[in-house]
Amino acid sequence: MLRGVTEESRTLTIAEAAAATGLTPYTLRYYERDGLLLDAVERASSGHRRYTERDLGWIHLLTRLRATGMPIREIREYADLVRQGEGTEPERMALLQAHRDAVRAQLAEVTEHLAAIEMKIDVYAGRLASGTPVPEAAAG
Amino acid sequence: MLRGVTEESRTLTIAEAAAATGLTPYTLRYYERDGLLLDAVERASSGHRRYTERDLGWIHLLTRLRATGMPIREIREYADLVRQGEGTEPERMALLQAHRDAVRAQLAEVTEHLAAIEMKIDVYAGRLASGTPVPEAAAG
DNA sequence: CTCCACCTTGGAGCGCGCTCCAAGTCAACC
DNA sequence: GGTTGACTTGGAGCGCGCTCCAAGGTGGAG
Repeated sequence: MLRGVTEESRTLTIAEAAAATGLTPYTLRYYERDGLLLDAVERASSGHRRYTERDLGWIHLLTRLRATGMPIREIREYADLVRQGEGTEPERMALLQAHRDAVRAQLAEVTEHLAAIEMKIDVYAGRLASGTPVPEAAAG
Repeated sequence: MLRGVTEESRTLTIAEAAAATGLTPYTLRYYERDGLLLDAVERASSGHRRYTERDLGWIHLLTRLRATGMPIREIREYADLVRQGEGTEPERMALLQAHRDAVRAQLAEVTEHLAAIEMKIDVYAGRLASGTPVPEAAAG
């Protein structure tokens, strides 16, 4: 297909945008419907969506927020603040800081659980190496 | 209520077990129904559940697996292996190792996204300190 | 001009992990 | 003996985040 190879146009179709962001076209439409994007995505004369670099950059940020567990609802709030324009920067920063703190806490918790799981693996490894049967005290 | 204070009985009611594990009674029943526990929980003559130390230890492990993102289905597989008894240790260990690897990968990914989010916060902080308006290039 | 892949929409469906409800049982206390 | 309250069950419901469907329009290749 190779659409958008010409000089003047750097927009992408939804399939291209999906490939570029790692999302599916379904998800991209869903995000737009749900108010997660800054504006409605541009359209070609056919009605097909055309994603700009700015769209992609924003979607990239969205995927970072999603991948760190921020709920859709909260991302929408952030997008709302950005749409409101200048003056909402303190609120935006506060929202991101709150999320950062939540992610840090989550990382710490998961890291702790991981250490316990690794110890359990070590127990299995030792057991298997020595041929010792399962101790009652450590069921599982 | 103070049930279970006597010497011979160290079992807990479902409410006590819930308090001890951080889960709800709903969730504890659900886990049991769904085959996540090693055996059906003991019952008092009234039919009420009585959780033993062994139950609590296992549930504690379940919460670690859940908190690190292991799906219910996979935990059930692990419980199935434990129920099958001796001989399944290599499979159990392999399952835990696969999970450990997934968790490590997840931690790495989240950590990377977190760094990007922190940089974005720094941009806001600098902007707010200097009174500079929002640069177009970094929408949001 | 036809074909076919890709796009559009509103709305339904799904998988997950709980979370809750209704109706009934039981133990303990007054 | 009656009331209270924690417990029991099977099954329904919910919030989240997609994921998909049906019916129809678009546009570049042959």
